[in-house]
Amino acid sequence: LQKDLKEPQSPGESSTPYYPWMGIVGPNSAQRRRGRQTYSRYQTLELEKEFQFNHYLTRKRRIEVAHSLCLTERQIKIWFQNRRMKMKKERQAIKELNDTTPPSKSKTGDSKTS
Amino acid sequence: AVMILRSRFLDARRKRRNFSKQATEVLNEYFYSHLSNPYPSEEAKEELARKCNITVSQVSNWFGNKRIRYKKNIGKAQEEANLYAAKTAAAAAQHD
DNA sequence: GCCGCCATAAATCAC
DNA sequence: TAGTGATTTATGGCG
Repeated sequence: LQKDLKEPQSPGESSTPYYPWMGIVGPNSAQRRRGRQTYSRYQTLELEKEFQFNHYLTRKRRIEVAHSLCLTERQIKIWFQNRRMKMKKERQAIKELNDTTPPSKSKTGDSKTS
Repeated sequence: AVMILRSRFLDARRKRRNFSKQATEVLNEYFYSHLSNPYPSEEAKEELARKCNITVSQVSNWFGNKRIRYKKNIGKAQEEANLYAAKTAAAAAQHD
């Protein structure tokens, strides 16, 4: 694997050269000033209930949920996407745990939901 | 209702521990020696995870946090950057 | 063409 | 209580 050895700008300059990934002009740049809404306990709870019922939403159901929770269809869609990713991550975490922890022999198919 | 209780015990934020000094050292060394593009490949993440004795997920979290927090600190002290910059410069000089 | 997966950003949480 | 690892909203690319 290669390492950086070049300074793209300000060769003799003091420290902290900067690179494209850092974005144009640090913290207060106009690009990507995403705000993030934190959902209420009620909204999260309802979404979670819906997810337990089924992990994928039909368009029709998505509209209903969106209206009942005062969120947009897009937000609902994204929430379910993120929730599926979370589930995947939890599953692989459990798998790694059973994998790294050898002295098990009783039950391999233990549960996680209920 | 049930899930509220579940999250009380399952949420990893509640049992947070800092990484070992050696692990942090390894991660920082990678970060500052790849400052132009601090996005390790999946393979690189796996190797770092092994070296640090943490999970790949934790490596991803670390780089995500590091990139954002590094950006927010550009223009401030950032002595850590100087430290590792000097270190990699010294290492580079050896191969030269 | 829309939709889900994925890596990631940025904000926020929890300790 | 600032620091830090993890989680939650949100984007964009790609298949």
